[in-house]
Amino acid sequence: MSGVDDIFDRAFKGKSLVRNRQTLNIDYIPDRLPFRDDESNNLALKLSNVFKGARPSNLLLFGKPGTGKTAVVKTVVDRLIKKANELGIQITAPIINAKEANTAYKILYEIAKEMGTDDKGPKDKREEKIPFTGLSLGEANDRILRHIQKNKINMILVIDEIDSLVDKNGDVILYNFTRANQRMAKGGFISLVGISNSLTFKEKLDPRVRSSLSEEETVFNPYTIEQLRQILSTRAKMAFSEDAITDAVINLCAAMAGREHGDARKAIDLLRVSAELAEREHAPRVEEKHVRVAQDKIEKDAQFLAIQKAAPQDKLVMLAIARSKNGFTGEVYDAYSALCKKIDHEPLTQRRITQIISEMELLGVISTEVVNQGRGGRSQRIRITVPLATVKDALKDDPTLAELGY
DNA sequence: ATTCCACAGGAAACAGTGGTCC
DNA sequence: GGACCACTGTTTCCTGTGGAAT
Repeated sequence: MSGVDDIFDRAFKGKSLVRNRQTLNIDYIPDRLPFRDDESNNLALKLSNVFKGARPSNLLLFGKPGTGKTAVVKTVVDRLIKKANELGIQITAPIINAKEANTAYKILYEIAKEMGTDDKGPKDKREEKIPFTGLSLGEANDRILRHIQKNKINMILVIDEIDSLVDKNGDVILYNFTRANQRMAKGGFISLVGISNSLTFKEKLDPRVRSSLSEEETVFNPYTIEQLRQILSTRAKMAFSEDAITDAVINLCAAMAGREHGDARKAIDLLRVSAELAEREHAPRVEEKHVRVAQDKIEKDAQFLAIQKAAPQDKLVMLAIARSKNGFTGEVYDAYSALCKKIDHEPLTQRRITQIISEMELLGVISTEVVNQGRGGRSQRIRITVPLATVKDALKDDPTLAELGY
């Protein structure tokens, strides 16, 4: 075991390049967000109605991922609540991610959880409680509004990734909440703050929701490479030990993340993984080569996980793509059916397989291209974009595929 | 100009699960 | 205990598509 002990010894004695690891975490929000003063002030201004006892306008914030939308909302709302508490004004501000709570009912359940009226809440208040399932949407909605009205609750409801609600009949909720204030004459209000990655999602909304939801709008522009550089530089000063990192590394991280629409989260993650790699090989400092390896690793890890965690049927489809000659849809389906037959599984329909294929394309593990062969019909040519070794590695422990001798 | 191929992908329906309500 | 509800994964049905063949 001396080899293992040696490794542990070296790790223990080796120099730690990072002294404040938490600041490299994607979820870490610094006290002041660089380059987002205008947006923060703007949001604060719009929410500040509550100090006059009025309902703030509903708001929509747009911007690509990693442009600081959620962080701005979190910091501003946090201070708003603190200030309100000092002044004796009660405000509750649940922040709900609509991608995680991805159905209308789940959103309502999350709000109830935040207010303490979910199924774990007090037993006597049945008419205000929201169980995990079993109620109609209308009833769940009514119960929440009843609770808000009865207790005169002032709520700023933040829905992150609000665009993912629209396709799943979630705009019913948005409609109800934006209109709820008219019903709450006796006190209490709901003000909605929506955060969206997609600028175009509004077009899909019910026109009545659209008009009340977009009372105010703010667009978050992507960070420039220079801004990313400064953000990383500040973060690196907090996170790294002295001389553990060079400007060149920061520049490279900024440039790499900047190429993909100025995503600050990606830039920081790249820095974190680079540091981990450097520490693992006991390097005296993080160098540019670590960044390049880190970039590669982040990409590969994401693809590896996407394949490894895929449903059994998805893995079979992946295998079928690998086995088909040209990767045309028909061929892939035939190969998939053959695989199913071998392991005695009932194959899914071709319609479902095309759906799985487009889901896999979204994950970035395959690519498709429309091929028109005239009378030979129209089809897609499907290709695996992940190195075959990664695919094999990700699939090697799957018991279903083991039956196929894979 | 028309026909035809092999699909893509939208919409609606359905089955199964896990729950509440009365 | 039966009626009802949300939700997910799936099937069924159907319309639309672009270019080679006729």
